[in-house]
Amino acid sequence: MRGAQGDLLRLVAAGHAESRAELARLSGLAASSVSLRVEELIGSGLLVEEGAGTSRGGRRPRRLRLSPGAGLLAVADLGAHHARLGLLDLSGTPLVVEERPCDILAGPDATIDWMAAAFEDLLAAHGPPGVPLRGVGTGIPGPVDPATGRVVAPSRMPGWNNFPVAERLGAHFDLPVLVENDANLMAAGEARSWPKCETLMVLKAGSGIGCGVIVNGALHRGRGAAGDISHVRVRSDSSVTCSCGHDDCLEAYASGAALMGVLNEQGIEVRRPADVVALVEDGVPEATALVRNAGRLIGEVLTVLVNFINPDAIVVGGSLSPAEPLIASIRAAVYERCLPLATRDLEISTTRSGPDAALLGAGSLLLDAVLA
Amino acid sequence: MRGAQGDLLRLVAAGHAESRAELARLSGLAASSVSLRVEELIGSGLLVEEGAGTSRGGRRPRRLRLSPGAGLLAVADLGAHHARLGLLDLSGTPLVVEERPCDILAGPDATIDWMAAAFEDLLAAHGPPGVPLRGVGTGIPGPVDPATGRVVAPSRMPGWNNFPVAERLGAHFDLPVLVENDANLMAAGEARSWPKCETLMVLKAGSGIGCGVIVNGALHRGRGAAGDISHVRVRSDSSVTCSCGHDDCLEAYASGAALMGVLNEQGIEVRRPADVVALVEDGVPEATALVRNAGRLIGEVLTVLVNFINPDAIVVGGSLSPAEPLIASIRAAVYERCLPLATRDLEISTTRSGPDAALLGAGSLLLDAVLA
DNA sequence: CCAACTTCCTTCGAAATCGAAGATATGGCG
DNA sequence: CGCCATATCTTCGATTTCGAAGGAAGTTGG
Repeated sequence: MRGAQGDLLRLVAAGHAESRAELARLSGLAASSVSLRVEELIGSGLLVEEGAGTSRGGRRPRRLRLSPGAGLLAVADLGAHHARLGLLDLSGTPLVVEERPCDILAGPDATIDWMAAAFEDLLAAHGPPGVPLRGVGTGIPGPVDPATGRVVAPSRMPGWNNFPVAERLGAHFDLPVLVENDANLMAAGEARSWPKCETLMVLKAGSGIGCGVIVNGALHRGRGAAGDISHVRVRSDSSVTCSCGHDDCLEAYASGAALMGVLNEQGIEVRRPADVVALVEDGVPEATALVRNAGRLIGEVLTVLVNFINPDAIVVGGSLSPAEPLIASIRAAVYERCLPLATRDLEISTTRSGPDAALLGAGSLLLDAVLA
Repeated sequence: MRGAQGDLLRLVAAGHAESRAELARLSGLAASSVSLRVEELIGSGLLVEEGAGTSRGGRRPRRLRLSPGAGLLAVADLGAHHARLGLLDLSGTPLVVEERPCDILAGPDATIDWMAAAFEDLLAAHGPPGVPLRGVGTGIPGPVDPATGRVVAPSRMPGWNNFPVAERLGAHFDLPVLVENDANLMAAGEARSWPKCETLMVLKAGSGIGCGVIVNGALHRGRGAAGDISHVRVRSDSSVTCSCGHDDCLEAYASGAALMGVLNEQGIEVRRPADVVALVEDGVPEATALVRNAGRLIGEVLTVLVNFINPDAIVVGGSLSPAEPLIASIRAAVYERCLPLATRDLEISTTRSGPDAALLGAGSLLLDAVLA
């Protein structure tokens, strides 16, 4: 969608504006121009007028919404052993979300073909007839070069290095394609739930440890590896060598995989991070102590970053995040050691967007590409 | 300056554009509109046309510059015992820079009055007649709330806490006023010398340790304390309590003040960070070892931040920065421990803007306020 | 030196945008 | 209930911006 119309549509789709007056305020356009463009958008079936909003002391605004028929986005969040897949409308509301088993070890070709088939599947089953697919996107559990959409030096995805995921996915769908690191997508999704926060750190605590950063309301990508905290050296008595070749990386002590390793060695069988959470909830002391220690280590790393970035909030998500002691000890470490100025209004809490955060983030970022 | 004219003027003043064609490319306006506005700006005496630029394969551009008579900015960089003061034209070129002794311990009222008098002084001595002062700005060696221009919880400025510096300075000059942390100003100044870098970390190694961050080309302020690295806990054998109340802060080991303390205890008399640099250059082993250790500690902290932010460059400035072993050991630590993806194209080097970086940064930031 | 191409800048009618004024709708208050 | 204050949205003439076309000035390569 070109020019001013696209800007207006984006503001409505992103949930920033719900009326012509709000559009005028946020877009910087004159109210008269907004009315003209909105009329056109309604005429072409992309926007619909839907009832009246709440008054702010004067005439009530006529509420604008994206037409359900404006288009669909197909999004995925690829994990090591399973993928979440979903269809969203252009305003980012999920029509359907499913989790399906999927093995990225099968290699990029097979996985992407599988994903394309799954998207077609979802569309056939849940896509309203006549509503066009407008974009596809996926999260990847490894670094992605933002410029090219290639996977770069992933640590646990053999065969994927330098693979042009975006290009390959684009071969199935002649549409805007988004490929992004999973923690970054999660951050983008979470950002929509924290509208007052300009700067946000979103921690993904699952079998790995990832982090996405929102600076000034926008995802910060750096060279594609921004947000990495898993290979920071932590203060520790013992010495463990990480897969990256260095000693005492955070990941080797505090990731879900590390915790599971220790528990399994102790004869307590766990297969997924969620199992660890369950053990903690059952009050198994070994699990609780481990999680608490993981939180402390993560918190100490965050300490440095909080002083440096001064985020408005730290959001903890990922499959390990329901474990209460994790976030409690993260909080303790951060509040104890950071500068008062940095923690004064700092909120540290669990995800507001839930398990679909990454899918919502993919929708949010895709929207910009679709309405560019 | 209002609207499109302001945008164009800003692009020229900031050095981003030198011709109508470049203005058109960067501003997004049509070439014809640019020509119209530029003609107006030349008519009102703000821009001047000055010779021809270099060809890019076709007709040579007619070079545009800000008129020397467009206005002046008065800027200062306040240190503990002395201040640098300068007059800049609107494009940020210094007309004059002076360093004068000045004691911030005299309190905010006296210091700001002194600064205002010094500005008047400089104007009388070096200001071309008829050229108006358009803005004033200063750097402060402590945290500044970006919204209010107040000093917030400074560690070494007794009597300044919560003092409304911007307001007080504005009482002397009825003009746009900028008050900002000194390391942040340094970062803003350095950013102009690294035009290809979107993300930049600028370290100020002087008697204290400060850092400014440029993300996406713009200074990242956070809540006003962003960029702080001085109170990060470092890995150390001994245990030193910092003024902030915590143990083993980076500042307590690696700041110029800390180094001077150790040297003086060893009977080697030093009074300023520059003395330490001189000792290192003279090959005094105690000084070299200390500086090398400081660089290692700083580098280890930067390691975490580099993985997280993925900067394009790390710039080291401040009065300690000429000491070769400092930057050498910072480099060693960062390259050894960071992810390859993060260091692949990372440049680590000393300041390009020199000792006036903060003044130039003040000019750069002030420009936005003046042409708003 | 000339032709072909590139880039820079201007001209001028078409289109988009603005902004002041007014029409419309609502809540609050005496 | 009626009036005022406030906010939303539209109308319409004035202004700004666009963009296609063309002229001006250089470079490149035979």
